[in-house]
Amino acid sequence: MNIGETARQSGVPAKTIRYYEEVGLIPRAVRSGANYRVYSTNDVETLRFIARARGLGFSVEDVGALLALYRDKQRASAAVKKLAEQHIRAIDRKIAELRSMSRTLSELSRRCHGNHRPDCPILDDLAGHAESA
Amino acid sequence: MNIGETARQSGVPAKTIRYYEEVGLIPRAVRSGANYRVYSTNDVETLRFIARARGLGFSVEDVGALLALYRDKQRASAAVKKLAEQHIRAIDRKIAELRSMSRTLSELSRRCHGNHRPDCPILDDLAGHAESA
DNA sequence: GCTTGACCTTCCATCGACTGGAAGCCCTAT
DNA sequence: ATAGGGCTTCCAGTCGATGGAAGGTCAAGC
Repeated sequence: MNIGETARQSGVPAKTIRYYEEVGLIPRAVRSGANYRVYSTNDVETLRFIARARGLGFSVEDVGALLALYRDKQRASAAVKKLAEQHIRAIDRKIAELRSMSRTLSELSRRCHGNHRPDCPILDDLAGHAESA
Repeated sequence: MNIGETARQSGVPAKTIRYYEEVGLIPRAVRSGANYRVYSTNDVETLRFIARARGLGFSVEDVGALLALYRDKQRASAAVKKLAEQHIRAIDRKIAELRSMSRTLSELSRRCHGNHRPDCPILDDLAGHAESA
């Protein structure tokens, strides 16, 4: 199967498949006589695995590690769990950061009349004039 | 004042100040005889404004718009409020996305023994074998 | 057998927001 | 005179793709 069909079946764009090959996440595909990349249904499975892991926010590097663990039938599940937990912590830190931003902005926005007049607590705050409500 | 002192007073790295100039967020600085960038305390204020806005997650482009609004004493606060609210919505969407990831991963991690054995619901899920607990 | 169009190839550029580093000029103090 | 620190520009790299150009391949239809 060519790259287009592989893209359709896996949901990973052809361009992205080539990119994954380039950065070494997947091995260099076997080539046809016309130098076309040739894939198996197993490769489609791998790409779906990758797509799911990326969808959970794992970096391409981490996905590489997860794939290696997936293929290693002797692996200890502890290694996978550790990777997952590290990732959860990173996500939760990011959430906390975003929530803090959202809270601050919501409060400023609430205090901003949003009319035709120039008074604006949002800009005042950014300018360092942190007047309380 | 040279760029180093400006960086210290504003908290924005010299490298980043040059970058902001390059991308047009701040105007090209006046140069000394030795071609050194020269800044005023007003420029420091502007950089602090930028740093606060970036800290609230606004893109450099949005910060440019906020700066323009800040300088326009005739502005309507509605314009600022609109920008802020759009940004809040974007942040909240991102939070929802991250929370979904975190929830999924936490559940998978919870079901993973994390021992020396190879059984791992995390990998099973990524592989598409979504066995329920 | 030739054209058309879809598909494939490689290579290079771009996004956002910096950051690191190299090569070289400037300024002050000793 | 030289040592150091600070400044300049320019180029490369980060991350994960994505867009596009130039050109090779293949199957169908005429």
